This record gives sequence, C-alpha cells and structure tokens, in this order.
Amino acid sequence: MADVARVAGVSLATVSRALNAPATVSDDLRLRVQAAADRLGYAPNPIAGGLAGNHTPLVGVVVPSLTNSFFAATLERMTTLLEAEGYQLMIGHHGYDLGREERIVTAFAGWNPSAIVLTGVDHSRGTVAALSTVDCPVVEMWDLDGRPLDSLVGFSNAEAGRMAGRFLAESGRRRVAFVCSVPDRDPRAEARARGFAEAHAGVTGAGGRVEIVAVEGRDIGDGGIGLQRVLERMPDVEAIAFSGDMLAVGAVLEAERRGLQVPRDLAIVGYGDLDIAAHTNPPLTTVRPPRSEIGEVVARHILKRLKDPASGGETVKLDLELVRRGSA
Amino acid sequence: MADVARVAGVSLATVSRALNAPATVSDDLRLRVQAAADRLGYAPNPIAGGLAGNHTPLVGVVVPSLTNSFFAATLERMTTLLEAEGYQLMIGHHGYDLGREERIVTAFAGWNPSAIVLTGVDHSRGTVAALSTVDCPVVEMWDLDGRPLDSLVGFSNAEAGRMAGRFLAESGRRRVAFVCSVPDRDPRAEARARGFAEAHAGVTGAGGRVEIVAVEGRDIGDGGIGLQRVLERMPDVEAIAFSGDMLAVGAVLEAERRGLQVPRDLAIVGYGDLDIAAHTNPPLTTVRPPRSEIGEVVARHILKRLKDPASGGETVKLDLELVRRGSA
DNA sequence: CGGCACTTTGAAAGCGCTTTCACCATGTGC
DNA sequence: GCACATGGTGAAAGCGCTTTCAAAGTGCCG
Repeated sequence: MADVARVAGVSLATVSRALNAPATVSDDLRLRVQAAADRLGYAPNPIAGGLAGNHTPLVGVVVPSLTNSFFAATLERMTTLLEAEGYQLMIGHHGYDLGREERIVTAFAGWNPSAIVLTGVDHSRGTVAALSTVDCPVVEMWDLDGRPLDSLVGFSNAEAGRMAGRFLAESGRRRVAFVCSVPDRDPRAEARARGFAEAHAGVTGAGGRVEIVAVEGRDIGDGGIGLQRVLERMPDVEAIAFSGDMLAVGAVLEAERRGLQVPRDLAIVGYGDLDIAAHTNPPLTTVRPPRSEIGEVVARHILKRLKDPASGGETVKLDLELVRRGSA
Repeated sequence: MADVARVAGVSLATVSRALNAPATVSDDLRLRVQAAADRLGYAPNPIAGGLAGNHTPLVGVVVPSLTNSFFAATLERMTTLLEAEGYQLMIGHHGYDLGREERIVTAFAGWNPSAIVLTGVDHSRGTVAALSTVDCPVVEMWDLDGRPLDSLVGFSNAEAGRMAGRFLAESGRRRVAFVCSVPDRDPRAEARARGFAEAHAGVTGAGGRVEIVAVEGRDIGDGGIGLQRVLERMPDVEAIAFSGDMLAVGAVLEAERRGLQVPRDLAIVGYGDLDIAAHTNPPLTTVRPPRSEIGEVVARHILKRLKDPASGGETVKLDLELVRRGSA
C-alpha cells in the first residue's frame, strides 16, 4: 500500500479511503489512487485489514452436512454470489450435533467475519453466546418454524407436508400414510409428517385415515422397508408420502417388485426433488424446497445489510412447489 | 493475551511461546501460562496471529462443484479432520472454469493460508503464478494422470476404466461398449473410456470388439439415450460400461423398458458407486473411486507437512474398488 | 573458582492496514 | 473583511500477535 501511496503522491490514509470509502475522497484523488493501484497490481491484504478494522471479508456458514445435496445447492449459489463481491466462505458441518455447531461458531467468531450463516433455528446456549460476542449479521436458514436470532430465510416444513397431504386428499385418496425417517429424531421430517396429517384431515374430515410410519434410515433402501410397513398396517392404502425423495424412489422400485402399479394401485409423493426424481419409472411427484433460492436470498440479504448497516434483521419466507409428475 | 501474561506473571513473548511452541519453554512456565489462559478463557486471535506470523489457520480448497457428491464426500471428511486440529476451510468452486479457479486461488493466496488444495492437475498459468506467491503446501487431488505442482493425492481414471474393461473381458463379454458423457469434453471420463478399451482389448485380443459412444449429458436420462445409441451401432452388444453411475442407472431402467434382462441379455457397469447404485433392480456393479479416502489422506498429508516443514511434496496413489453387484 | 556454552526469558520492533484527530484550504454569512 | 462552518488530506496511533535480539540465569569443564 505504501508503494501505491508513493506513486499516487498521497498518504496511506488517502489510499485506504480511496479504495474502501470512495465517497469520502475527491474524484481527482480517487482516480489517481485507482490508477496507481492498478498499475502496481496492488491487492489489499485482508488479514491486515481485518486486524485494523473490525471485519474480515469472510462469511462463516455452518450446515449439518456437505453431502446432502439440499445444502450443497444452497452453498453453491451462496458462494458464487458472495465470491463475486470479494467475500470468502468458511464452511463447517456438524452432522446435526449442536455441540459441534457450537465449536464451529466459536471458531468462526474469532475471525470477526462479515456475517455468520447457520442452518436451522435450534442452537445451544453456547452458540448463542458466541454469536453475541461478534458484531455481524447472523442469518439462520432453511427452517421457519422457530424464533429467529436475527435474520431468517427459509420455508415451512409443516407447509411442505401440508402441500402433499392436501394434494393427495384433493385427488381423492382417503387412506393414506406418511413414511418418516427418524435418524436422531429429525424435527424437520416430523414437522412435515404433522403438516401432512393435518392437511389431509382438514380436507377429508372423518372420511379419511392417515397412518404415520417411521423408518430408521433415509437411504433408498429404507423406502422399500417403509412401503412394507405401511402395507402391514394398512393393506388397502391408496397413497404414501415420504419424508424424502430417496425413500420415495425406493418405494417406487419396491412397488414395482411387488407388482403394484404406480400410481394406479398406489400413489407416491416424495420431498426434495432430487435429480433422480425426474427419472424413475414413473417419474416422481414431489415437493421441491427452494434449495438454491435460499442461498441466493441469504447472499443478497447479507450484501444488503453490509452495505446499509442501519438495516436490521428480517424474516423471509420462501415458497415450496409441488412438482407433479407421474407417481401421484 | 496481555491479561494472560499478567495473571501468569510472564511477558507476552512467553505466553506466545508457551501456547504455540511448547517445546521452547520450561515445563513450569508452560503450565502456569496454560492455567492462566484456561482460567481467563483466552482464545487467540487468528487474524493478529496471521498478520504477525506468516500463516493463518486457514486451508483453501477449490473444487469444481459442491453439488457433486464425489467432491462433497471428500470435503466433508477433510473438514472434519482439519477442524479438529484448529484449521478452518475456505471453500470455492469454479464449475470447471479455469479462469474462475484462478480468481479463487488468487483470493485464497491473499490470506496466507496454511495450505491450498486444488482439484485436478490442469491449471491456468495465472493459477500457478498465484500459488507461487504463497509459501504453503499445495495439494492437488482426484487426478493422477498429470504432473503435480507439489503434492498429489488421487487415483488413475484410466485404471478405473481398465478395471471395468478387464472385468467384462474376463467374465466372457466379447462385444462391449463404453458410453461416455462429454459435457465440456471431460478429460477424466475420456481417460476412463481409453482405459476401458485398452484393458478389454488386452484380454480379448482380436476376438473382442469395443465401441465407444458419446452422450451429451450425465444425468440419469442420458443413460437411456446411450443405451439406444449403442444398440443402433452394435445390436448384439453383450455389456456396456458407463462413465458414471447416473448413466448406468438410466440404462438399467431403459433396458427394463425394452425387455432386456440385466445382466443375462446385457451386463451393465457403472462408475462412482453413488447411493442409488446399491438399490436399482438389479443393483449396479460399479467402480468406486476413493471419495472420502482422498479427503482423509489430503488432510493427514497437510497436517504432516505442517508439523514437519522439512517434509516435501509427495504423490499418493489411492486404489479403486470394483463393487460387484447384480448388474454384471 | 573463572569462563564458556547453553537454556530460558523479556523488551521491543514490526506485520499492513484503518481510523481518529488535527490541520489546511476553501466557501459562507453577517 | 472577519469569524465560522465545511470538505479534503495527512500524521500517527493502534489492532493483537510473533519473533528477533539481547540479557540473565544455569550447569559444566579445566
């Protein structure tokens, strides 16, 4: 930076101002400093900047899992937008372990990041404490059913379930089931299950029956297990919704093995709209969560709040979409 | 840190040494400093540390895509191991665009990271230049067919193809095909295709015939297209290998639609061992790349080199595995 | 018992920026 | 024409740590 100052014939302070707060400097100087910086190929040192100022151009993001394509899509979009504005993403994952989340957030806090993004609204006391030591926007994402710390961008899992329940009820299915994976009692899947039952009952009233069945995993193989369990309890089931597409795909395959024709004998609805959903036989009807939309809205929201520090926390509710394909 | 020094009754320099280079300080002092730090809940400021010293506890990782479950598995394992040692991961993705890779690496370099991890061995001149300005280990991963900049952890894509080709030849399939997706002329898929043809010819000699067929996408739907194209050119084909599991799954579904029985009428081999591979009907025989093993080895390698700066670059070749299931 | 090498510790100089504060040169109102 | 507000600029003090260098303390040898 000293070189730039020398070449432009100004002081260090002016270079800093010209580059970071163009409005506070005369046009003439700004141009001269810009030219000098370009000529010398000057790249600001973000570490020094972070030490002297309050914030580093880092955004800490913590997700439960990187291999989950939902969060991956969110992260991908978020990285792209934030990178373009000069921010780097620090990413951590905790596998739904609030203790690990706390450790990650504490580590992030030490970096004085420009923003911190969390997944979900359930956090340990320690996480909240760590967050309060760092003065930056905090955005929670994905969940909507809870009290936000600051900003919140998400959708309602209950609504995802309701969409499926309402749709099946309105297309005439009276005897239905919801297969819910319960690895570590996933509250999101449970919210979808509740929403499903509630909406179906809301439409069919006393004429309908809803069975909720649990399976232990969320892999494709567990879908077949779920189908079998439903059939044991409710042999004349007309439609099944699943807490995830992988389960639903497994159920489509298992139904085929059993000679059940989808959707004639049995309608199947998934959740997630994974790539594979469009390519089963028949293709899967599913509820699509706004995966990359979340990433986009979170990134834009962070950028807005950083540009205008006066703006405060805000809750953004994004919509889900029922993607109708062949299976229901 | 000043507080810790006061409580422990030593100077700032001693606190710094006691915490970062325990060997250079007497046991007595180290314990006193540790106790004081614990009591005060002192957490070192990584930004100040980075500015004063040479390196920040950051590791920059650039992958082509976050939504690709191969890289996601690698990242997940790598994050876990590195996080446990106090490092944070900065993650960028470039979508196979070398220009974006260069921009990401340049940005990473400004952070004086402890290590930089790249995917593949093809990089722009500018990327290499940016890398040379930062004094830290550089690890390339996934590819092995190329000249490493420093360290390299990967496997041979050609070998992946060879495994499939050898396996099909040895199980008696003489008339075979390889369906290769060519989005942006993926050199990895092409290496697998070459390896496949070479190994098959190596076993069958003049008695065999190999057809290589291109498809434009890599989604599940493209597999059916690939199968159709092979059938047009080689109606009596006995086995087909695919450059990816999604294609292979699509082919399994398409074969079923056409009344071809897998593997009796047609053997199918995939590549990738995605979750879904184990759950098609029949389950997919596929070549499994060492996804999370790469992440693990890269992380351990970085840790080793950081602990012992004398140790230099190194190339680690990881093995693939042919997972035999029902489809071949 | 003096002198030497070696170990252990502290003082202080930065690392590359941001930001406060003081300063100077303008323009404005009376 | 003078006091005053206004806008633009520079000097210098850190931000919280690491590391060099010198000093002090320790043990060993002749």
